[in-house]
Amino acid sequence: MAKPHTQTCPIAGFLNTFGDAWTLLIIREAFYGATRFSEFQRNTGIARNLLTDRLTSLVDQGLLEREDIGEHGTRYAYQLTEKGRSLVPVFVAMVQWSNENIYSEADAPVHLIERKTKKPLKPMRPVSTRGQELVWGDIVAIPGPGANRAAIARIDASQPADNLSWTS
Amino acid sequence: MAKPHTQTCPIAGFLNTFGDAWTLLIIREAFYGATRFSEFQRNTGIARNLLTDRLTSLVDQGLLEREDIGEHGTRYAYQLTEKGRSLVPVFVAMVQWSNENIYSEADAPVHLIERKTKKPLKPMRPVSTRGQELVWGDIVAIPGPGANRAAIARIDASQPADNLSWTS
DNA sequence: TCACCAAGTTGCAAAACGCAACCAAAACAG
DNA sequence: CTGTTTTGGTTGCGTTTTGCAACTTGGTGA
Repeated sequence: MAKPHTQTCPIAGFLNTFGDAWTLLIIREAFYGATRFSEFQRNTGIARNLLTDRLTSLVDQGLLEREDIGEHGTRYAYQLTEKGRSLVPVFVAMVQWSNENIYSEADAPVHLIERKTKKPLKPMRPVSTRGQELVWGDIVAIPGPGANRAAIARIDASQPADNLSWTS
Repeated sequence: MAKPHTQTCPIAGFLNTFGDAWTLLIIREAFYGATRFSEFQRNTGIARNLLTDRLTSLVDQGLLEREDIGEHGTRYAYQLTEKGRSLVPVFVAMVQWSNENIYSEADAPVHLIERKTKKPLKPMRPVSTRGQELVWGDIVAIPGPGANRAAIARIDASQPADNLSWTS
C-alpha cells in the first residue's frame, strides 16, 4: 500500500495485509490447492513482479510457507499456514456475500458445499453466545483492552456506549 | 483499481468493489454511524478527492445512499442501504480474524458485543445445513450455474470434483 | 549441445495515490 | 449587509504502485 493504516482498528489492520486487488486472490488459489508460483500466476493473471512481492509479503506475515521442493530444479511450494487457514470464515463470508449480492439468484459461479453431504453451507451470520442470529442493530462495538485514545474517541463518537464495559 | 478483475469468481467480484485500502474503512464508519462527508474524512484520514471517488462509487453500486439534508446549506447524509448492511457477516468475520490474529490475546482494540447481554459474539465459523462447524477440509468448491469455461477449469484444476454437481 | 521450464528480476510507461490549494453556496457573526 | 465559517467538494502536481514485456539464472530432457 501507498501508506499503511496506522489506526488501531481490526479493519484497518486487516486492510494493511489484504487491502489490495491481488492478495485475496492468491489466498483463494491457496485454498483451492495451488502451491506453485506459476500456478498462482496462471490462475489469477497477476503480473510476475507483483506476485513475487505479494508471496514474499504473505510468507513474511506467516500466512504462507515457502518450501523448497527442488531436489531437481527450481521448485518451490507455497502452502497456507495455520494462520492462513484461519481465514476460512472470512473467505466463506465473502463468497456467500458475493453470491447473494453480485450474481443474480441462481447464477453464482462457485458454490461452497459440505464435502460429506454435498449440500451448500448455511449462510454465515453473526450469532450471540447462545446461538441467536444477530443483525447489526443487535451488535455494539466497544473499545477493547488495546484501544488507544484515538480509537476510543472514534468508536464512542458514533456509538455512544452507555456504560458498556468489556467483560470476557 | 487499475484494471478490474474479469474472472467469474465471487472473490474477484468482491475485490472489484472492496479491493483497495479505503473502501472498507468507509463501510466501517458507516456501520459505526457516520453519515457525513467530513465525518468519513476525519475518522478514516482518507484524502478528500479519494473520498469523493469512493463515496460516488459506493452510491453507484447501491451500497450507500446519498440524501440531501441541506434545507440549510450544503449537507448530505450517506447511509448504508440494505445491500450495504448485508456486509455485516463479512465485517464481523474480519474483525474477529484480526482480533484473533493481529493483536495478542487480550489486546484487541475493539470488541463486538451483543447489545442486550453485553457478551462478545460467538466466533463466526462456516457451518453445515445441520449446524455442524466445518474446517476447510470439510468444504468443497464446485462450479455453480453461472460458471463459464474458464471458471470451471480453474476450480476443477485444483479440486478434482469427483462427480459433484450442485443441488440446491 | 540445444531447447525448455521454473521462478524470478529489470525497465519503463500508465494509472492511482497523497497532499495542499482553491472554489462555491449557504449560514452565521457583528 | 459585509466578512468569516462550514460543508462538500475540485484541481494540480509530485510520488508510488501497477501492468506488461523482455531478460536472467539454474537446472532438466532429448
